[in-house]
Amino acid sequence: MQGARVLTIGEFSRLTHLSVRTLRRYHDAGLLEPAEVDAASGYRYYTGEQIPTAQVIHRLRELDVPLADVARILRSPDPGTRAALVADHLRRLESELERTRAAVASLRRLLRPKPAAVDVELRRVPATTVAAVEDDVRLEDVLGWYAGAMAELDAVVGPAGVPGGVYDDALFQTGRGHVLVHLPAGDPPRSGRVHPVTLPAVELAVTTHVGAHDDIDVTYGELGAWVTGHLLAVAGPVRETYLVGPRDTADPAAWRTEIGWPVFSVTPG
Amino acid sequence: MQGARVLTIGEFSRLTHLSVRTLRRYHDAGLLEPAEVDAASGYRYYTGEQIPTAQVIHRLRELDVPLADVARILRSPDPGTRAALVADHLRRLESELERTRAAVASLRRLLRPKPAAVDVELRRVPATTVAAVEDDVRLEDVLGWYAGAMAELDAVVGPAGVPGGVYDDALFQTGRGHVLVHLPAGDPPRSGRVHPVTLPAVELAVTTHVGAHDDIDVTYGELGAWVTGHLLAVAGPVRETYLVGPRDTADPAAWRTEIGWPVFSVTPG
DNA sequence: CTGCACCCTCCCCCTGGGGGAGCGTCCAGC
DNA sequence: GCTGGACGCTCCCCCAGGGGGAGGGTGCAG
Repeated sequence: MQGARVLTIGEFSRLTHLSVRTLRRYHDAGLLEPAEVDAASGYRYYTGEQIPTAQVIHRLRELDVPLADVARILRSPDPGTRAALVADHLRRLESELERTRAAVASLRRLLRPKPAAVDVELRRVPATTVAAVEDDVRLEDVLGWYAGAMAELDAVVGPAGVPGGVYDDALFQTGRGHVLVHLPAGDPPRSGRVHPVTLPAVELAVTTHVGAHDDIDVTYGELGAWVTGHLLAVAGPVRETYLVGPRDTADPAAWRTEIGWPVFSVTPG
Repeated sequence: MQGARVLTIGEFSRLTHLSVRTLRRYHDAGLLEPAEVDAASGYRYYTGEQIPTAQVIHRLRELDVPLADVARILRSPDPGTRAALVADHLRRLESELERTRAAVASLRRLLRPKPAAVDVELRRVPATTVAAVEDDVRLEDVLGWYAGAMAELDAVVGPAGVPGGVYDDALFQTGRGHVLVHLPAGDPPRSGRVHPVTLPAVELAVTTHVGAHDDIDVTYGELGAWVTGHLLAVAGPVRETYLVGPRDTADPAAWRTEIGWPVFSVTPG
């Protein structure tokens, strides 16, 4: 390749099917430096050898890899590291696909005319002392945190009894909030993260969500509609009780989750 | 529901797991009008009956349905229309998923070290008169347009001979460009959109792309690199010849597409 | 040497959100 | 009846990753 010709940005654009604008942006982002930049005119010049790099960037962008991540992938010289970074993103795509599937299923259920009316019960619950693990958790970490906390509870208390959770509203508002999981225990021990907690007495509006938690917010909504329709207001973090959960069966369709929202009466007018 | 309680935006937010900000945005976008807006204070008030609507919006947004489309879906009163619009979007998701799959496959090929060197041939081609259909087409419409044009060509000329296409660069730059498909014909007829076209004599840098067209741009890139490496420049729209295509076999892996780029010599210095 | 295609930078626009400032409102407790 | 604090309002700037277009400089062929 003696004296391989340099290409203007327009030629390079035609050869890579990336727009001129986009090439300039990739230059600014440090993704794809032109082989040469004329100091006087600012003209960018590329070479044919840069085409494969442009192709890789193109593909990664088609997969919605953020520019910063693309840069990281391109900069890692070791093909192993590179492959690992790509595999990382593919895993992310996979889980996104899973969420999409769940949303589609849930949407179908939502659009089915007349979803079965919710069955809500008003229940006065006394203060209870339980063995608990609690923490401030980010919404996306809840599932992992729950698994770890529940495993620790199981280990300390024993896997008997129906587990429950208490979830701060802020979790769904700001994406971060206080979370507590608990198991009933006659004399709650104190070990590691496990410690006794007394849940206050409350009046709960209770309903049961059947199935996986993908669309549990729909049941939340129905419960909320019932509550406000009965001139009640919500006060305090929601309580969930896992009547049938992953510890009982691997089939999510069989799960039964009791949702209890602390309420108090609102006098109209 | 005598006197169902109205909810402040904060309460409604907690009940729907949509952020207060987002609810305000949906109001501005006309997606979810509060049941009542206090004229003096500007306070938004919602009712429990609006919760299901909020849920549907939530699900649609999880599926990346644009707000405008969500509005259209919500506004269509007929459940049939509504379902059709949703199905439309699900189809879009499906094709997007397909593109993602293709991009992943292509990326794997790209990252495999040492892709086989391209086999490029420089070929002088005389002017040829063919039966053609041509039009200005948008990039996303090319496949459909191609199918229709080729069917018309087949009907008029007969399905003999190797089909080809000529694609304006602008197609890949601005997403819209001039496209021409052709079949060889001794005495090209004129019928419907079919008419004779004389392709000018050119010197072509030719290579063959094997497989589906998902990553044909990679072959384009390799061809481009070869061209510039040989002190040539690209001049004019690319020509494709479908040696083995969908008319010949349903297996995309067996497709063979000849890519020819008109070139001219560039004297260095 | 002139015209024109090409290139440059800079600014604003789009999508759907988040963070935060600065200020008004509502209601419970005193 | 007053007051504090939680909550509401609007408005502006920020993010990604582009696109459109203005206004002006360059390079090359006829």
